[in-house]
Amino acid sequence: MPAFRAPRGTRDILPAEGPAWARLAAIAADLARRYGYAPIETPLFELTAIFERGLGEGTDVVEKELFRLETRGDEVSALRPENTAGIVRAYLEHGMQTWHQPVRLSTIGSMFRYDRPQAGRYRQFHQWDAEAIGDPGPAIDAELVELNARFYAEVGLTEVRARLNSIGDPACRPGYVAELTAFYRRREALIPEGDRRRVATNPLRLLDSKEEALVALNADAPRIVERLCATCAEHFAAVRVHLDALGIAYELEPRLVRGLDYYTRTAWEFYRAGAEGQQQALGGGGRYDGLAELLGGRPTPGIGFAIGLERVILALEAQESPHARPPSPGPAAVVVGADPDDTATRLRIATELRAAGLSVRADLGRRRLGRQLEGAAREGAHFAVIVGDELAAGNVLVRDLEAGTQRTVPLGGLARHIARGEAQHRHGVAAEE
RNA sequence: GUGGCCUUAGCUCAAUCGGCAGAGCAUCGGAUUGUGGCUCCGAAGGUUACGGGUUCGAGACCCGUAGGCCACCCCA
Repeated sequence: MPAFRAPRGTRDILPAEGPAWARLAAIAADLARRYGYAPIETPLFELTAIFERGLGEGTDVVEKELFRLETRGDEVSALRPENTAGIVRAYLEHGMQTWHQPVRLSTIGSMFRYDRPQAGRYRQFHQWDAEAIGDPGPAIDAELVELNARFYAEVGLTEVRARLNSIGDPACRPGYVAELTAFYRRREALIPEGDRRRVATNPLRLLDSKEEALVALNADAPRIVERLCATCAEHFAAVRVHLDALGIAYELEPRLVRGLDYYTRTAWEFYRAGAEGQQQALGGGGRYDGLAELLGGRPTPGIGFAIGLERVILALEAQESPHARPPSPGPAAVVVGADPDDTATRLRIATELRAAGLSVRADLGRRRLGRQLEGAAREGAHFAVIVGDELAAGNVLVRDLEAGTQRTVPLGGLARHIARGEAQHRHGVAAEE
């Protein structure tokens, strides 16, 4: 057993998983480009106060999941548990209110939550985020929900469902929360002991509990959608009209509240149908019209979503999708040599081929030719360039590892020869598909 | 933070009742001094997660710790 292992709740992404990750990142980047969401990168850590104020002191994420950093200075920082607060901070800091509104931003990166790990839940995980700041909606709400759904579709996930709710705004939510608190107070005896303190601290959280007693209780709980103020109700209705126009299917879920305090009005969540385990949330988002103000800026509407990439890969695996493990592409050629001492020539020829734009590996070991060819074939190379006695006449052998054919090629025409063979090969693969 | 199950070679797993720690795959070498995926031969690889206890003797039994998985809490 090695002395060191990856820290609890973290994992190494090994080369075999590389293509799957690269594919998700490419799809996200392409969607961001097509939808006009400009790239942004914010720091992996922020002042702790940004999370405390933005997400809410009473949330689990802040209360027990924050990775607080011990530093030499007096600044108190924490690794980001999500990216929205940081992006809104950047929006305010860089005066993006003066840009053409709304500002559409997208990013992909690591998030950190000190949580108990289990399948699909890690202490360091990856999210794709898209945010639109500065548009009070409702059309933009539909744009984000549709973009969120589009990602799953393009990635190859089927059986994805959406849940939708509106959780009101400062005009109507306090009244609803009061009503909900009273509802739970009257039934305190039925609430599991561990949850009772939430009646006072965070009654909304009791709503989406999966505990049996609460699920039964919640069937009769007042529903926020029925208590929305006129403007919130109007907004929600308009979002639904837009979603219907886009053909986006969803279920109304009156118990969906989302975990963070900054959400207002529209909230949604995507999950994998048929996943009985709990780690089935694939992503979700919502409107956060109060967040900018909480971070000390002018009131600015905003809306966005985050997709958990580990969850998406897990769902692809569960669905036995070939996209869960796309094959690693082999090099166009591997340069092998008959003379174990002459690694210099192998290296030089490989360098020339790479300069011509080809993907080439040189076998720099001292193994005999047969082993070198075996290695080349196994990593999926199309050609082996064999350096041997022919070199004296300025030639090498080019072996087609799939066809098993071989011909003598002058060094001067080597790059062209392999490039042409690669193009034909790609064409052949494309024709098969 | 709470509870349940689990941990033997790089990977997947054996090891009878408590009695010499093994196999397949992978790695490296050879059969083949210049030709691959097959075959054959061989080598290397272990503090049986870690620490303690019981025993003549522990991979196995007991206690603790760490880690993994699962369920809660919560979330992506």
